[in-house]
Amino acid sequence: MNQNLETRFAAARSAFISKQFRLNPMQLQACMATEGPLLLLAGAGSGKTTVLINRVANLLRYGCASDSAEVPVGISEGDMERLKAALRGEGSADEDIHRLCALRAVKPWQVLAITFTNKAAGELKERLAAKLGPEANDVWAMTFHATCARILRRDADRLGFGKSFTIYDSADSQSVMKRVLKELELDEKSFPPRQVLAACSRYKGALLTPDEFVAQEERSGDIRRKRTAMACAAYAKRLKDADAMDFDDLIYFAVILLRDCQEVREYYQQKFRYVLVDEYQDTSHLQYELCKLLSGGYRNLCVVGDDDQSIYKFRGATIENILSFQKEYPDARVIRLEQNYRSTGNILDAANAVIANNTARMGKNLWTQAGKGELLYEYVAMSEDDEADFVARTIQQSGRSPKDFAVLYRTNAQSRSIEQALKRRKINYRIFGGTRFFDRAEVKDILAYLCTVANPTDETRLLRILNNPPRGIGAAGVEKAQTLARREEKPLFDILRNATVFPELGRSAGRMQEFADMITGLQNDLAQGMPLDEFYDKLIEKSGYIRALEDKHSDEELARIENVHELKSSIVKSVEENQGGDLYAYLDEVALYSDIDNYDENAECTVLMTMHAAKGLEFPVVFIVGADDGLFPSALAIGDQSEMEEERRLCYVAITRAKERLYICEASQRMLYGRTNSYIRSRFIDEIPPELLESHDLRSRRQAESRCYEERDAYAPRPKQRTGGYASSTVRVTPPKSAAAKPKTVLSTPAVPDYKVGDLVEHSAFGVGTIAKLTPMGGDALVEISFEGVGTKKLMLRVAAQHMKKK
DNA sequence: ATCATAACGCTTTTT
DNA sequence: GCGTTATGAT
Repeated sequence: MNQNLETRFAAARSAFISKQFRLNPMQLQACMATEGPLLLLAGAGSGKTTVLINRVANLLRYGCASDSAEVPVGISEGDMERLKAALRGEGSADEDIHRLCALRAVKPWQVLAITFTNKAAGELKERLAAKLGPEANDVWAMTFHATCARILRRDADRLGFGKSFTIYDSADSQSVMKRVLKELELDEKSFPPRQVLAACSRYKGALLTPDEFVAQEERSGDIRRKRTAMACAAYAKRLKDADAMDFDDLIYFAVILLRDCQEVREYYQQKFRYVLVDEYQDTSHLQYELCKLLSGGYRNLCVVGDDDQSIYKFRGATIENILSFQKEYPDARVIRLEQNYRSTGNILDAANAVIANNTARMGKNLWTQAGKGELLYEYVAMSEDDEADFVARTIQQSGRSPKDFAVLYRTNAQSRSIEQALKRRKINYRIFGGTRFFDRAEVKDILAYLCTVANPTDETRLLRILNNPPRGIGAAGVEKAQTLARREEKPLFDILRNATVFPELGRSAGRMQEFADMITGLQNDLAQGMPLDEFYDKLIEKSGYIRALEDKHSDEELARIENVHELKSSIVKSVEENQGGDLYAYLDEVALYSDIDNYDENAECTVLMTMHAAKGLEFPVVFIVGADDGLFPSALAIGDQSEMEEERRLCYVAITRAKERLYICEASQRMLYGRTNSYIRSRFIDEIPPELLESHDLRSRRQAESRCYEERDAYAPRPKQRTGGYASSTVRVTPPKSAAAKPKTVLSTPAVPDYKVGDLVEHSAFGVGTIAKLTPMGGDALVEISFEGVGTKKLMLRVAAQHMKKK
């Protein structure tokens, strides 16, 4: 009717909605651009999560109103006046005004927000609940894997899985693969399980079936590739028979389900009006397919990411997803968030300078209104212990709370020296990424019991507990039962359940039967609705697990018993948190749980973690330790352009974790893999403009004092511009017995006996043999000795020499 | 069944 | 250097 009124109303409405959010102009745009595909390039510390929260709030409150010219029918001048009054701030904007401004408001369960880590999902949920109240709990905010698990739990039967399928963690995958390789008689050395599993990931990423993959690899004519593919296929069959899925499978089968099953696809495409994907730069091809399928109904797909923070290529992430989003969605809008609210100017300048060396970028420059702040601080230590003590000392002398500090390193192995130093100075700390609680043997045992009750078809978990605690079922008996299972083409559990029927099982039969009856009994208890905590106690009782531990009373067993009890509290907690949570929900949660998830920012602890784990976190003061070339960047990446760029992105992530102060530490010598190496400063430090960096390099002094030392070239300044081929020169392995080596090293290690090729030796275990080959390795040597009647053995000379003599 | 010894490999990073 | 695994001895 009144065109003019409608236009004015839409404009006023938009103005009103934008006043509901306290955001900067770019953030506001991102929050209000609700319709259609949107690429949100959010730099580190640019308030990305805040935008996500507000965006969801906007959707729930006002629907598509902020991004639409459409006006409800029957708008009057009176409505217009009320809206204008509200805009001027006259009278409080009551519910009426909000309702007036809403256009097809969205229900919480129509929003899907996918994250990478449980921690990110948890933060999202928490902040949504704080802003929106309990209705926020119905928003689907979860990780990729949890999303897929939830979808599959509903419809996995359409793919031939049971609904109570088991989720395998990487350790499970590894052990299944090892067994598969053994059965196919493939040597683990020429077919490393890790690599075969990587091949599995690849075919799943290409959405091939195992058979298609085998056919494809057959065509390559390469026998190795063919065998690898066959192992992959056998592994897939194994999992299917066990009614189990690994991490990759969750995504893979979810995509297949959505792709092939119209009914399911349409259900979710109708359901999810808005899909948001966080950390889009870390998505794999498969995850991209998943996002496309899930958002295919309304096409309201908002992806948030930072191409400069893509650090999971090794896990199949492809930066192409974000780089080509605009190609895939030509109508996509792109919004950049470049204002940083986290770090000081100097820290940001350093981060920008480092990342500028990358070529595969969309281009983006963070800026801040904050002041320059303090300079970055470089500390060059003599050893890793010196480095660690510098960290501890600095924390101790700072007068700040230990929780203000984070120590970031490239590999988990680096945590030990830091840990010791902090312990010495009595600084509270917490490490992430070591052995997770859920990875402890006793916890895995109990979880295996729970999994077996939930899904007895799963052989991996069943075998773990069948004779644990010992109940007199020997390896031979298990073997026989497995053979029977294969012959009858039935799950192993079926054989155990009817064990007494098979005479060939001999004495084990009764015990197997007993075991199976116990599991069946527990299943019945669960089916009859026994509360989980009571069920847990009964399981512990019936299995005799704790009883077996109690029989020995060492400290270790006591700690284990503690852990078994702690697991119970974890179950109780989970049930409380997700009301009505059953055993399956708990097992899903555990399977997809990671260490970082229970990071408590309020604990009075300094935090130690890898740079990868630190993504998404921030700390007032950050130490980057181990900034040595060959360690960071990793020696494996040096020489490869794209891997170097990934390392550099990791460096960018690490630098931008710091709010106020950044220390970068390196050690000119450090022990790694039991060997002392010399290192030079990371090339990434060279990429930081020197004026941003306060350098405490004691080397220059030392160098002046000891000009005569031959080793000093390890400390020589590096040429600024380098051409390729530096891989071998970067990490210098200290020559074991060269003139320059420290006498200490020589004294602490016994001299390597003087053997040479052709020598006849007698070994206490292998008998008489001839040395066929000698390969010097570090301070030791690899010897190949061909023993009479035993064959050729590869031994480390230093160890072997203790058991043999020359003949 | 449990322990002891020796070999081996691992160090990228996570769901 | 350390932890895991394989093997063999008790």
